Amino acid sequence: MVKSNKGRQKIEMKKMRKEKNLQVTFSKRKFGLFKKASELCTLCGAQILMIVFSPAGKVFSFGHPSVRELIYRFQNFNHNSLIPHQPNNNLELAESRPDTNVQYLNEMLTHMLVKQEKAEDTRMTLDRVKQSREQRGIRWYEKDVKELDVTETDNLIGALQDVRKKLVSDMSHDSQLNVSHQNYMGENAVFGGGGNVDVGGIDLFNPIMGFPN
Amino acid sequence: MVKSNKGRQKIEMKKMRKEKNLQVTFSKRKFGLFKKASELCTLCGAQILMIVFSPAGKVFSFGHPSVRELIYRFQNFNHNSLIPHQPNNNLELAESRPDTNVQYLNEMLTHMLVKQEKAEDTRMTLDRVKQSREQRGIRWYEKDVKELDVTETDNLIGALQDVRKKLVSDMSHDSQLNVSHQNYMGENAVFGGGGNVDVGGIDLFNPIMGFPN
DNA sequence: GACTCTATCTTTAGAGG
DNA sequence: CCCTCTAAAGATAGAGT
Repeated sequence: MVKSNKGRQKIEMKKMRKEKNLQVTFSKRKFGLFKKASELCTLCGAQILMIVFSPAGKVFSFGHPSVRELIYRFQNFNHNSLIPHQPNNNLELAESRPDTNVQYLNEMLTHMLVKQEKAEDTRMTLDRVKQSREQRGIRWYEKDVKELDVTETDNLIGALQDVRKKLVSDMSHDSQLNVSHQNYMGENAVFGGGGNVDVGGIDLFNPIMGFPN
Repeated sequence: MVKSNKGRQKIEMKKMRKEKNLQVTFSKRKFGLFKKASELCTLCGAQILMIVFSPAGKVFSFGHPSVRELIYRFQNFNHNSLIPHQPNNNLELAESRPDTNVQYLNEMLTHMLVKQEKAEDTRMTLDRVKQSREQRGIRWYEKDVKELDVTETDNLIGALQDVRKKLVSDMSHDSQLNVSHQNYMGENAVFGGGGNVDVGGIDLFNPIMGFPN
């Protein structure tokens, strides 16, 4: 009962030494980070995707709004009026410099979108195939990746992360939130030896037995 | 010189009304969010990808570490030991519930990775093609998307976002940071009518004329 | 827009349960 | 792992420059 705390102490901005403290800090700060992201979405109407890999190998995701809405945004771009990519890795000087890769980004963006339009007529057929696959338990589209190259691999990774986020977003539509403004969090543990658990998708808020951690 | 501020005032957690305040708050909080993410990476060794769409249509990205490293992580997964996806949209109850989509996620993950391995032998040929394209100014891989379906579209969007982030990550390797710990921010304006600017990729920290905003 | 200021609000380090 | 408590550290709303 000795409540004579010294209160919050300043810490050095480097990797924490004590494993215990690191875990606790990770949890606390990840929560804080998601909360901040959530607030930014609510206050300013921002749209945010975030994937966080814990040092232990778990994956946590945050996404607002749904991927579907982001697609809509991309599809309605004026493909020729994109302005430059401005990467930056400096907090002090952030956010006002262009990048040589802009041309390439624009080209790829345009290419993808144009191709996408051309693919419109084949989509219904593919939807039938997809539906069939789903009946067999293979829900997501199985792309032929024989022609995969290294950069494409990058993109697949992005796609994967996106699917993770999408799952989270989709769940958002199914239940109400307890906090005053919306938030859009998710977790996906990737490492570890746990087996798969299928709970039937009904009661997402009941803890499941035999679940790691 | 009247420094009789009332200091920070509490604000309602809903979309801000005054456009001016919203813009300022967005900038301030986005900076704070990236800083928090940066600190989480440094303190806890976390890995974070983040894309922020501003209400005005700009895109800002944060990424640590490079996509390349994330690929390495994915490629070294034990494909059969994935534990369930745990999406959550509730801050209070976050992070301990499974999800019915786990089976599908695992299947897709495995599928992609297996296919990727099979594609290994064709990769060198494709790299030549890619190299040729790059000489023509088409840097990124141009995937045949005739067989695109809706879900795949989602994935492409993810890929796109990933590429954005990748650009940022790659830049991180090229220059040193001014802050005590690493951070990995980027910006990419997507809307707006500005023209493309190619600065030759040398001096990223000099402001460019004729640049929107 | 970007930067400064500062009172106040919010987050969180550390300890304990 | 979860939680609470506390005081200090950190973030930021609002106003001015």
